[in-house]
Amino acid sequence: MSAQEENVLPMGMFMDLERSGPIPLYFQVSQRIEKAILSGELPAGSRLENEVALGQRLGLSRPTVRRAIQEIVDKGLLVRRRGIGTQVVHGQVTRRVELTSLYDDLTNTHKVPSTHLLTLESQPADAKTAERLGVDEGSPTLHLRRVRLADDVPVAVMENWLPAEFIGIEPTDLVAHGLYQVLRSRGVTMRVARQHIGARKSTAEESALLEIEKSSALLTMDRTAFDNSGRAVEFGQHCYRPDLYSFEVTLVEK
Amino acid sequence: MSAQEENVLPMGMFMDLERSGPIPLYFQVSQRIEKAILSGELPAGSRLENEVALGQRLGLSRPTVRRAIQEIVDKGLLVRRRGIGTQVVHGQVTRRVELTSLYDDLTNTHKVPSTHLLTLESQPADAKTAERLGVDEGSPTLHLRRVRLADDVPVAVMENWLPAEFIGIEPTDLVAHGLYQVLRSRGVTMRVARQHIGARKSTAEESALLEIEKSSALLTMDRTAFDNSGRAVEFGQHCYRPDLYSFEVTLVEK
DNA sequence: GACCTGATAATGTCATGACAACTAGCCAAA
DNA sequence: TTTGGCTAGTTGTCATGACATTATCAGGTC
Repeated sequence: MSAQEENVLPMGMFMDLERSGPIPLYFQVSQRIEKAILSGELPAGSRLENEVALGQRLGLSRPTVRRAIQEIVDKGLLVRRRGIGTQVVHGQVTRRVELTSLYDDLTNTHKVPSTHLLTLESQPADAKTAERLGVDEGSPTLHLRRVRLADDVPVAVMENWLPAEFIGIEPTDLVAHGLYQVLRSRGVTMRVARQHIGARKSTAEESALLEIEKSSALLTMDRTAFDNSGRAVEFGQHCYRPDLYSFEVTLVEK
Repeated sequence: MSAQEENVLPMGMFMDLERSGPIPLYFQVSQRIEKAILSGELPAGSRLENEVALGQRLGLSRPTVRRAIQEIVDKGLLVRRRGIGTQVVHGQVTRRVELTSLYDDLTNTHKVPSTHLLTLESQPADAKTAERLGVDEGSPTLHLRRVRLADDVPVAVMENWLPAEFIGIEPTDLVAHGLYQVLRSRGVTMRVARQHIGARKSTAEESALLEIEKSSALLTMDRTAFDNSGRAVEFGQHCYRPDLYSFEVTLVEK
């Protein structure tokens, strides 16, 4: 039946490693392997060269090779089995879900994003917002509400609350860029996000904003994002037109 | 403002490591740290003892300690910063999303799952099913359709297709257990799953099955799951009552 | 007082070596 | 024929050591 092909990486591969540059060796290797999988050079089901041999051929230690392979395993493209080896997962390949904003997603899929700014104001935190952001109830927050369009078609209504330190953000920034771009330009680096994804019917206002019929089905997402010091930098309640947007998740069992 | 507390793990901790048992040392350590975070012993924002010191105190090498910490970073509970240290992420803690079935989820939340089996038949693969399962179009598959209930309330309608080797599965198995339980008992271990999450309106039949009004909003999930050899073992199209179920996702930027 | 500089401390990367655990395949014995 | 064990191959775990990179902070200089 499906023969376990013994495909091995071509000998000439991986020979152009930048050993003195700032890019880690394991990252250079993992990128090349991932590229080989996505390009079909390593077909589904084929076996990867074993760690020790690969390391010898590349002049790398086994831990470095292991880490490179592990990166791709975590993306769901490779599967390892002790005593057997490492194989390419079957099935159509999909890009990994990363910590991006809707604005980034649209840019990556070659659509033109734009924004209608509905609300931008300072607002005292209610109980829920205070809990999500980890601030005191009643303390000032930046409250914003936007409609995001892709190629001039409305895709999402997004409502967000940010800690007081961001109250200086200007409307022009939010119209020209995504929220995450604005935050990054202010020196914030998002590291962890916790999302809840659900569904509900649209309200009359949302139906009008998204140009859909009343009481349509909406895809909803609540998110709290944390920066690299572990503090909450954003809490948002978004709703999406389900015919134009969906979430993609890859799970890997350890 | 928020003082960076210098909390350090209590000295008596981690002293009961099972060095000869089958459980890896890094896993024992990561479990204890995670437990300390979830129990509040390590409060949000507190700093973890540095890797070298922690390793010395536990009698472990630095790679082992590093791996233990990395496990928790990947779960979104810790954040590392070079030159600074490792801190506990703020915000309410949530369990990690793992590769589980709805049946497992319900059991874990102390609800009583049950199943109505609507369809269980052998069916030739159509184009879409063939592509998702990686089999030839027209080749036999096992087709099943179920309603999943929690505490006797319908939560989801689930339609699944499995490769031909599973055609022997009995109705009694599926009524008494979840699909993933049945697969595991047949020696299959799921390793990777790719999911698409969306929303749409319910059909008349789905509304009746889920005991909701017609044209309600539904949360939908399409999934293809792969075993440890990288072969597809299941393709499913599920829809959930959004008032009773939602998805939780944690993203970590590398 | 503002700015530069160095010391300090912490995580990030990489190498080397060793042994354990698991799988598949071959081969011999019952 | 079937069962069992042995062997080779591969990933999993762990230790030790070294250096690089980055952030903080104290102190000196202009």
